[in-house]
Amino acid sequence: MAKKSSASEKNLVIVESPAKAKTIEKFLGKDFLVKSSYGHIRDLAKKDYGVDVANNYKPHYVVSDDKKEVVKELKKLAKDAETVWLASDEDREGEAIAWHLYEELGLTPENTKRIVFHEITKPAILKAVENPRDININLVNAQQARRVLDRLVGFELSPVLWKKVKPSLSAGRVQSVTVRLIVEREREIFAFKPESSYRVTAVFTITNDDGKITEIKAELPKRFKSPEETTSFLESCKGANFSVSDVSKKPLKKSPAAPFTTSTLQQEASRKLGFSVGQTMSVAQKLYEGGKITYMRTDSVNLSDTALKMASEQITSNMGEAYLKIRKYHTKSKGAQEAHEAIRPTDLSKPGVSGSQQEQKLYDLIWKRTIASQMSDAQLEKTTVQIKADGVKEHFVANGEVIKFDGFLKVYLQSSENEGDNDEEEDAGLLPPMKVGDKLSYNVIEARERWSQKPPRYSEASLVKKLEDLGIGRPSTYAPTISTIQNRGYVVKEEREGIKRNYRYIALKDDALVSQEKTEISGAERNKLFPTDIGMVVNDFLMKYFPNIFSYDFTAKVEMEFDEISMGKVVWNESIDEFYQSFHQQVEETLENSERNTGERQLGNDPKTGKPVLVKIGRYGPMAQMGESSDDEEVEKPKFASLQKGQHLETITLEQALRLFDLPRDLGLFEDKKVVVGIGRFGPYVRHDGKFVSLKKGIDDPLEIELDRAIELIKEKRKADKEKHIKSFEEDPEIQVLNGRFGPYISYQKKNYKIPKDTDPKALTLEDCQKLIKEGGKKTGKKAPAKKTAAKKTSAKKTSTKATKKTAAKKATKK
DNA sequence: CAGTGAGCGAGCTTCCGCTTGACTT
Repeated sequence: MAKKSSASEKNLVIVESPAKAKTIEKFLGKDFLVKSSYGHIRDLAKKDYGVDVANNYKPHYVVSDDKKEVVKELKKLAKDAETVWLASDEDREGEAIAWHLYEELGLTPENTKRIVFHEITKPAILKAVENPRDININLVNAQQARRVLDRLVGFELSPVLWKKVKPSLSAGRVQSVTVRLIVEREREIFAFKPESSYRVTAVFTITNDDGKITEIKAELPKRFKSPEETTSFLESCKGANFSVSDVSKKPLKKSPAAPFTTSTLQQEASRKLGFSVGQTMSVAQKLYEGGKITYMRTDSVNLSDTALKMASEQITSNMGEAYLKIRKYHTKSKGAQEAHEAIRPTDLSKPGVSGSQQEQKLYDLIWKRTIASQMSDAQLEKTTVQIKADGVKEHFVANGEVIKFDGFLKVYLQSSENEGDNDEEEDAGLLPPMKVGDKLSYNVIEARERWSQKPPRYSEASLVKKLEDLGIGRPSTYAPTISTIQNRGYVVKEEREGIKRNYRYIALKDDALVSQEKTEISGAERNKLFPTDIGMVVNDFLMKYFPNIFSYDFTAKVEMEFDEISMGKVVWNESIDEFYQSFHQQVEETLENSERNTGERQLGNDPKTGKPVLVKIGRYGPMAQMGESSDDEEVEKPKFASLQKGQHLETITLEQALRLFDLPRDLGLFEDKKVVVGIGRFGPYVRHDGKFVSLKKGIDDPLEIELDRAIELIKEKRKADKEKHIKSFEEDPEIQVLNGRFGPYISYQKKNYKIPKDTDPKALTLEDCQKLIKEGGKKTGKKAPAKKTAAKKTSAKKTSTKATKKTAAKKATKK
């Protein structure tokens, strides 16, 4: 702590990230102390929007709770320093961070220098230090406009939803458009009518001069609409003499993809490693902190000269000159700000890295992609062979591909863009040498009924790609945005089982036709994003009253406005005023004129009672209602039932809804007590003797389940409960040793305590337990606020800010 | 927290974009 020499106090450099600070300190030497601001240090106050609308939109900034310590320390260091170097990123947000630091630390023009660099390399840093400039206030103002706009939109629209749909909901420039994409895709899929056609493939054999027989797969470019058409084609192939009618060859070139940005890394890690976008980011963070890769939140595809030199050394020494091709990539994405390099290994001479499995895999991916990006094109040759026969109207085509020079393919195989839906594009492999006139005979000709593909649902990664294409969101927000829309209950990430579907198979073998009905599973989904009912209702509401804000090009439009501000052509608060005047009016009108939106849908009437049946969003989520509520006490109260998982307001039928009212259902008696099945807050359950047992997800249907199975479940539960209980003590029945999800633990007065790894839980004595409770109690006592966050996962954010507030308050009183 | 869904209403929720920790019953 007291290590500070007088020399290090001369220059204070402030960057955004602590890992970056460490690296830069090495480059700058003893005269420079490098510290981090940990991102933004201030933000708009929460109260009254943090924006004085009546006073030219004057922002009211406060130091964030979790940055108070940081600011305190920086303030002190800045006071002692001769020169403070503000070295945050050279983009809108970075410039604003520099400005906030300037304001909050009480710096002066005399003692402050603003420097920027796009890459963390020694020459770049030294060059930056030689070329300081002033804070660019136009760029800062563009950021203030961005910040204020987002606040006004978010904090005016969310309360409209609280009043008109449901409390605690949220709306925003980015998240609501993200939900819109998913909702609209779901409706496209719902409206999609698959059309079937017949795809014909054939296996031919060819005998060469040496008598060697080779198989060739070929396909008919034409697809038939009906089984009749297909059959008559296959009939025409009976006994036909097939021969090669044309052979054409053409060269084909494949080029490597650009080095990784945040978005492309998330997509590739999802496709190749199965990582979620959040997972990718946290693994990348680890690698970054360990100095293994460059910064992982970037929209730039640029590599520094240092990196290019390393790559070229690697490629030439390991693979040879022929494999090297230095390339400069240019970003195509809208609104890219390119404050950093692309994501690459810091040291390209290291093809591997120590660390967790995940870190190794992700690093390997990054290393290969970086190296491949500087390698030569792959040269291929594509051969197309036409196969015809007299009397057969259509011709077959066989494709072959030969790699003449592998180039970048030596290290990196790119995955395809489409999400691998079950359209089995056959890999073009090798073809034997063939020439026009060669005779072929068919082994089998098969026609298989195929269905046109519905539009694919978004995965996390494909959604990020879409957002990037639309210029919505930033590298630092892709992963959090996807979490937000799930936390708000607008979207769920799920697996869905496919449904069985019949298809026709017609084949010609040995001049005989076979026709069969076969079944396949179609439409199965894994880890895809589905809108919830509430997501759909909120989306429809927002689109009805605020179509301008949630149009796909709104962000692009305001970005253009921000650009004007950053060039000094437009005054930021005038620009905001122009937007806000009409926006605020829109909000007022909506509050006054719009109906409460519950997504209500009338399904029809109950055939037994004639009562109307409807579905809507209730206090506890989507529900069905039979009958109407009325003030008249004579009229029977309406019945309610929650929709089941997989049922939706928009698609549920009257029949399905009616069945929901069959619950709770009496199954019969077991051990002289009633067995009842129903659906509760936590899903379908069986109740017996005052105890609840959950039904097995995906196996048991509460509407179908019978007594035998219910008894089975009850017995299973009893067994689990028995195993749960390891030990208790007569002297103090409150102390129990139990078996939980994370292994054995001690339960005492509704709190849980850890058992040391090397102790046998069965051997614990009462004294042992009391000791462990005492020890555990000490620890948790100190960290009481932190424990709260763990208890409430869904409201982690809320409680954590509360917790920090508390600790901050504690510290204040402590002194 | 497991048979919910009335109605009143205090006090709360909420945005986007920079950053990294703290958690494991």
